[in-house]
Amino acid sequence: MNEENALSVFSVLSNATRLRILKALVTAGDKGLLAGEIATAVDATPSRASFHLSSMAETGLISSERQSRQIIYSANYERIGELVKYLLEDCCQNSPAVLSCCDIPKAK
Amino acid sequence: MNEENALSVFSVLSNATRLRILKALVTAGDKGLLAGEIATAVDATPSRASFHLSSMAETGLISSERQSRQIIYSANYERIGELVKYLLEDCCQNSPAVLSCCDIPKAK
DNA sequence: ACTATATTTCAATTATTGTTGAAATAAAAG
DNA sequence: CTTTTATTTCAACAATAATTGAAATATAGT
Repeated sequence: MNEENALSVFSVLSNATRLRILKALVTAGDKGLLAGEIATAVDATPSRASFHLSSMAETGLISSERQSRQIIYSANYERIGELVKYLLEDCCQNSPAVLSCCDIPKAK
Repeated sequence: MNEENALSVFSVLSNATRLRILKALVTAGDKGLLAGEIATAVDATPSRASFHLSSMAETGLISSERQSRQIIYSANYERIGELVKYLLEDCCQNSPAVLSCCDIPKAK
């Protein structure tokens, strides 16, 4: 992940609707959730949810697959991991101060 | 860190100038950097740097201390750590898939 | 007090994002 | 081939955020 990617992922995560969508999808696990279920879960209109879902998909944070009339979205765990890695390594150069604050064992 | 805090930290990190300021401050370490040095480092006007610095300070990501005529800013490692923790635990419920993607050993 | 330096604040402007509801698209069923 | 359901797209508008440069504040030196 480069700086440009990280900026757009941070931007995606800086909106309450989108952050909640991500949480809902992570909670749902690999089976994912339908677009309509997501809209209901985060209390958004279908068009608003769709708008946010597409920006999330654009950054690689989630992906989608059509299943007949519906669309299943699911979280991309790797992408979230990459963001954490970017934060720890690129932004913070594995600063021990940061690592200890987030309960990450120092063995790398 | 709660959702509201996380949203504002993500928002702070979603701007290139601010992300670079954070990197510069983390790189500078505990001694920090003067406001003017930061502006130069990230190629911003003093007023633009000051504007961004204050939103960063508001979210707790950095802190400042006046030293005679100048102001020294430094990164708050703990706050960054809290954000990573929020991402891993609250957003991702310590999903092993996420942890393995960011090279974090599984021992918790 | 006066001047110089470092930084912040403010108001005006511009740019970017988010919301809404209506129309469009896609797929399935009658 | 018309209707129904699920979702997306679009255009208009509203809300937020960023940039600029000038003025204000704070501190130190003369």
